[in-house]
Amino acid sequence: MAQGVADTEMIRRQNRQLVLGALRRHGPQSRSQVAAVTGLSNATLTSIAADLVGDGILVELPDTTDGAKSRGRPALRLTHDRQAAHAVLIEVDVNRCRFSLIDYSGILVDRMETSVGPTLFSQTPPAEWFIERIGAMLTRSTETAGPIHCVSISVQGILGPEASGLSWSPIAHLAGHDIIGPIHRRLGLGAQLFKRGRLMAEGMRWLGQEPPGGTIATIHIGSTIGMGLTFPTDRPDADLGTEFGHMIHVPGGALCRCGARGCIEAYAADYAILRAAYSVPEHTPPASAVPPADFQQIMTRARQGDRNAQRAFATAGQAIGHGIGRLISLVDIDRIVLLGSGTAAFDLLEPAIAEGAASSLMGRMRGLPPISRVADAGQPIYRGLMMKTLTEIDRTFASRASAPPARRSAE
Amino acid sequence: MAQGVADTEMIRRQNRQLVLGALRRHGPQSRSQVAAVTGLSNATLTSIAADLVGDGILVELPDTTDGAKSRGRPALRLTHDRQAAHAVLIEVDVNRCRFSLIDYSGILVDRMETSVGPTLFSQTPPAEWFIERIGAMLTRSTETAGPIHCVSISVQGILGPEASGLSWSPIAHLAGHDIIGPIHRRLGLGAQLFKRGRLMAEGMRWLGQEPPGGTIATIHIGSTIGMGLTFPTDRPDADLGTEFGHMIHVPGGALCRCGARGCIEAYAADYAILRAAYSVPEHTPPASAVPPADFQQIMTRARQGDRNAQRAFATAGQAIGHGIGRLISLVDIDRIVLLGSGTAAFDLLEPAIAEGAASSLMGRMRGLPPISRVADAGQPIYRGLMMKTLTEIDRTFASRASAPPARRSAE
DNA sequence: CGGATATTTTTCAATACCCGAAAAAATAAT
DNA sequence: ATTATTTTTTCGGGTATTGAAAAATATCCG
Repeated sequence: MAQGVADTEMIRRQNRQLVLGALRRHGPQSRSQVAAVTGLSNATLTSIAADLVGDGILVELPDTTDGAKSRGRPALRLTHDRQAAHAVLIEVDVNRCRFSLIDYSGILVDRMETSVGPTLFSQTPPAEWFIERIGAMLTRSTETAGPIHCVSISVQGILGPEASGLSWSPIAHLAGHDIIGPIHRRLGLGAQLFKRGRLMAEGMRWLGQEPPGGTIATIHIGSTIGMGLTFPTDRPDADLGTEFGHMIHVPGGALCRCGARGCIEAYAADYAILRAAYSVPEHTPPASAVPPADFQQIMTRARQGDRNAQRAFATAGQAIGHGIGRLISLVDIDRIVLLGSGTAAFDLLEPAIAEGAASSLMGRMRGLPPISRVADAGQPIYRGLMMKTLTEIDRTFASRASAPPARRSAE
Repeated sequence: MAQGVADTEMIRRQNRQLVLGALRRHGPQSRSQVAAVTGLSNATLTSIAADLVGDGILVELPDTTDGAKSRGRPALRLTHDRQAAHAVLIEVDVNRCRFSLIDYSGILVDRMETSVGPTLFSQTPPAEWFIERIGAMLTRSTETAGPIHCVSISVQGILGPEASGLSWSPIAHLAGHDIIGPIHRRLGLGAQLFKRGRLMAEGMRWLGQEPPGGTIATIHIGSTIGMGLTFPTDRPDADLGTEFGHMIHVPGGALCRCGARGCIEAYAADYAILRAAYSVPEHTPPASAVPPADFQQIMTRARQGDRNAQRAFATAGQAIGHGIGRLISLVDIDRIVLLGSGTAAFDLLEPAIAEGAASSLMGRMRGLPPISRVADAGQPIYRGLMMKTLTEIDRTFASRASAPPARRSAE
């Protein structure tokens, strides 16, 4: 309840953010349009826009091109000033790492991609390696890029205290190092770790035309199992949807890559399905990576009637279904989005998912939330990382007290 | 992000609520004290307090008794005007129902308690029965009570659409009826259903001296298993911590009162422990109620070394432990509070709880959150219901535009 | 008993913000 | 060139918060 004192400054901050948010969601717009979308008055928009342009946060687009010429004073569309800030996005994955340099409007300025071996981070501490690559990228695109505002890193695993590193990660040797600290000290940049699952969920909000209402669970099925939640209203989300894939499905059950037994992942990740399909004992250490072709083959076999393969998918589906059942026993979910390579096998998984989810009281009473699928998992992750970063910058800019408009010294 | 337009009215609303909240939390205080606690200036407090007193929401306490006489102008303590509003609180339980009439300061004005038989709500629809009892209570305490503001009802089960009724409940025949609608139509009162588990959690925040920070999970162990969450910052909480007790522990496992198989409750509720201790097959329909003496006896036997009894508690502890493990895989929990009759057996449950929780990755990496116990579950529920209701009324009053202070018509 | 001291409240002037309405600006249509 | 139309700005009014000063109201102490 104790939100803190509200004063006139907070009004402006909130309304500035409203304006920046409207432009993020609906693209460049005239002052009138923004006023209509946000509910602010035109007068207020004149004032806020003047501030934001004066502060170098927004610019007026020179082209009046919003299609057909209409009567009346032409609308001057506002948009984010690309030079106002830049950010480095880092997506760390099990086998590759991608660095993206974006400007304040979200346009990609530069990109570097490297494969990540299992020994990389045991030789070089991750922060050092990141710093070096960031440095390389910044020097090579020094002309285009203005000031760098922050570094955002997509990771998998369990965040450590202060979210300055990871206490566990499926990415070899990534855990156990302070990542944020060195970047902050050596580069003087703010940095933040984001859990991949949550970014997927965030990304889904932005990939639809309009962020849909309701609470959405985004579940990634692939070489790992991840989950993220988005809520209809933005909320401090540092504490939700953390490790769905490593929720215990069967106590003492199949061996997971994380070392625990009976995780959902140990039944539903690609390696688990492969293991089950070939009747390898479930306590066998998981394969480190599953070639897509192998997974494809299992799917084909299952569809052709191979019982072992079918059973493997059914088991995976049950694990996911029970996981969903447990999830909806704790959180009211309105919609589920599945993504990742495993969604290619949705037809094989679905019956068991439905059955598993329906076995719990909540599943029976409320029913399984509608499930939709998205093929490419990479896009939501990048989009989520980008939008989280940009809206965070927006928030910073919204709070920044606008410099007084340098009144003429006359009089 | 789109919070809505902020204007000067919102400032006042928020600050009014800040003031009302400070008085709720820290009791009657002088304007200066409230200013210090909230961070508002004294000048603002003069203004806001004048409004609230003028609106009949706050009153100045006549007694200046805050202990030792001190120098200076005596502090006039503000407090909620008891007559500003009243509310009816209803706590429905499996075997009893309690009606409480409270005033705006939270003082109990009247109370009625009735036992609830298993056939009651099959004969009279719950809303009708509530309306009748509410009417009876209001007529009998007509003099003391001012206007009734709302009716708040504590229930167990799964809320239906619009939260106007229950789609499932352990209380016989309570589910399937519209409860809110009739109360609203017939009594002209706003009414709201609250899940008991969530009220417990809310109540715990108010029973400590200071609402402690962090995310707290409150787990009730008794004839049912319930859970609620409270977060460091207030948030729209209609979607969290819903049916922990009916999360599936073992697929296809022990028969639960809800009809499903393998719920946590089917292993950890009193009936489940009894069933297990007497080696009754776990698919046997649960006893409808467990006399406290019987449960006591099982505990005694377990402590004396009875293997069956010990195993029953160990199984219960495992179920709870795995439930906690699954919970912390989805939500970052800082503290766990256990309450209910089952906490008397904490010594018997604890090892298995710890073991169960530690079997998941998150449990191993983050460790089991510290667990504290509270003996009486009734108190947190009542307190939670009361405070939820009163703060809701506060919110209403905070928004209510204060009538202009009736300036003298002179001049 | 009266002045000094201390503490709480109120008053006052300054500042910031939003909004509606009117005015200004800028263009197409006639 | 004039009119119609649409966007943007300007202006006056209303409300909030705040710090500082003033007022109010006690106790303390010689």
